[in-house]
Amino acid sequence: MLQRIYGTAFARKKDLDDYLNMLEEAKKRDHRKLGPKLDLFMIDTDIAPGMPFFLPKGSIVLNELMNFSRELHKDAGYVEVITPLVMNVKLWHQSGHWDHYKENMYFTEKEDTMYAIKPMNCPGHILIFKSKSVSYRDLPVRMFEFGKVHRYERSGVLHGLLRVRSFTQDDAHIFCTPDQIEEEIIGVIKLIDRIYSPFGFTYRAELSTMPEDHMGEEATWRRAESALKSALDSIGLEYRIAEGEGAFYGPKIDFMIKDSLGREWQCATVQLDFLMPERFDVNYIGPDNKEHRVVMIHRAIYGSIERFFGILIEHYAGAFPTWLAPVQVVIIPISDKHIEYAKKVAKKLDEDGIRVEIDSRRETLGYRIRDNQMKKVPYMFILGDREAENEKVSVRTRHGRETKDVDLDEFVQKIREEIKERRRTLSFDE
RNA sequence: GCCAGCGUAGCUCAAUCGGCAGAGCGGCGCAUUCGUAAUGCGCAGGUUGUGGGUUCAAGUCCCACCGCUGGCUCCA
Repeated sequence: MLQRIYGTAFARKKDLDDYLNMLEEAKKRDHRKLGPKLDLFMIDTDIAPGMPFFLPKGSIVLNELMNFSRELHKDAGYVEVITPLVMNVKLWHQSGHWDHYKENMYFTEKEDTMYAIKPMNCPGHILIFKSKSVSYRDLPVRMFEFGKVHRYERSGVLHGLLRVRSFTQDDAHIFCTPDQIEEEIIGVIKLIDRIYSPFGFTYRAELSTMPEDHMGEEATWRRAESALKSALDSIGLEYRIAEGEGAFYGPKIDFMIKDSLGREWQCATVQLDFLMPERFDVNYIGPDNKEHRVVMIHRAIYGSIERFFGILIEHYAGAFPTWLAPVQVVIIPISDKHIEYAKKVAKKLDEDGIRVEIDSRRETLGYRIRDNQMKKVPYMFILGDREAENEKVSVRTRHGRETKDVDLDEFVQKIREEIKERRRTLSFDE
């Protein structure tokens, strides 16, 4: 009989202290605690373990993340599609998921036909690509989807939003010629950098090469690997090589982002895929009027928007920058007689596209300030006689910084700029 | 899935050896109309995760299942 004993050891006392501090800080930021507390999401472990419900406030954050991503994808020449969640199981026989991934899939049956709930978006995108013949002039095709996928993850691996059974990938497949691989990879890496930049993460890349158990010619692999390498080199991005860690269908680059506590998370991934084009016979018509096999690049940038959201909650400790904050301004009228002025101010903010709420609960001023501060609302307006008379607002940031007698138009102008530029700091904090 | 621990009110937790399920916060009601981080009083809230077993008696002991936490393995 063997007994397993766990331990953690440190070379220096200071390392231990740092580690304990990190654990303490991580606990305070735990998205599983903050999420329900800030009304962002909930998980009903009895009804749908591993499948989060997003509450109205959390849905605002997710939609902001998606809008931001859409904007940049459109810029980068992607087209957006939507594919079915439930598709005939024969599609998954053809893709090979039945053989390699069955244990992780959900199935449903209707009138003697078996359907699978999609665990990945690739086969759906391939069906769209193949629905008409494609000329070499049309390549590359960059097909993008916020694809909701379901994977039966083994019990014991679930973890809040960071490891779930139902999630949404910001997934895209680039169909291109072998000659276009390098340029497309460079495009993806640049897009990753643009999408990550407002969040203030640092990140690093890892290139995974041909594994023992691989599919296809070694020469093709080496060519693909060198395309990935020269893409990384030409961008000047630092990367490690994980020898033999690639998927069996192609080499890949993974991106690890580092959060505010120095913890690393794998989010973005870029994978070359030689297998799917074979299995689905995916071709384009070349200048020679003959069919040629396409190359597929599979890539996701947030990875899973649920996971990315969870990481952001911890990264910001729930205090989202204004562009992501579910409520951007809370107006606190000092007493009932100031509600009218509060409504007038709220209307103006609302018309300017600012997410605003009025907190006119019959509670003391101190209570309402404290409550909204703990909800991490970026800005509070305290409105009493003084403000109503001069048609001004008193601004208090969630860090406690007060600015009295602010002109409303001036506030709107500043905050709109802050939102538009997706700044991480509050305009009235200094 | 594996190893270990845990599951009591919406949340955080209490309940001695197996002997009447309790508190704070939150919620609701009433009073308070207030100038920058918690006003006071009152009320409601429970099939103790689910199912079975032992016992005069189970939140507490035993078994199974579900779920959660930490780790392993796997992954976005």
